[in-house]
Amino acid sequence: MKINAAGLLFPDWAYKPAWSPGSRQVQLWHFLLELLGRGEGSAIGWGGEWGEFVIRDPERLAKLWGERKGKPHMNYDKLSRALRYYYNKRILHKTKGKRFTYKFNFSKLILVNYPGYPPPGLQVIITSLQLMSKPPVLLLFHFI
DNA sequence: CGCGGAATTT
DNA sequence: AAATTCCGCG
Repeated sequence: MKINAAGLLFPDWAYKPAWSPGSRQVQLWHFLLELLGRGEGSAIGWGGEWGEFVIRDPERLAKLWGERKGKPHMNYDKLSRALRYYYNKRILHKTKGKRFTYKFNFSKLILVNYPGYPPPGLQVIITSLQLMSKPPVLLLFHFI
C-alpha cells in the first residue's frame, strides 16, 4: 500500500506501470479519485449513483491532468480517449445520456478494518471508501 | 459529444 | 501497459 500526497491510500497494484525503470507514474483513475476525494470546488465531483462522477469543467480537469503528467497540451478530447480505454479494462463505464458523466465499476462494500491500518498513533478520518473491480480493493482515507 | 481504430510515446 | 495524439464517423 502507498499513501500519496493527497492522503489517499492506493494498493501497490495501482502503481504497476513499472515499465519505465523506477518511474511509477500516477494513473488517470488514481488522479480522478484523488480529486474526488478532495470534495467540492473542483473540476470533478461525485454524481447521484454509487461510483458515478460528473466532470464539471472538462478543460480544467484536462489542464490539471496535463500538469500532473507534464503534458501541457492535454485537453478533454485526449483525456476522454483515455477514459474510454478504461471501458474494456472494466475500470469505468459511461453513464449514457448524462453529459460528462462516467461511473467507476465499484462492486461491493468495504473493509473498514483493513489489516495494518491506520498506522499506530496516527489519527484518521475515513471520508470515503471505495472498492475497485479491476480486480481488488481500494481504500481511501483522509489523514489528519 | 461520445466512440473506437491506428500509430506513437513514455 | 497506459496513455497520448490524431481523427473519421454517427
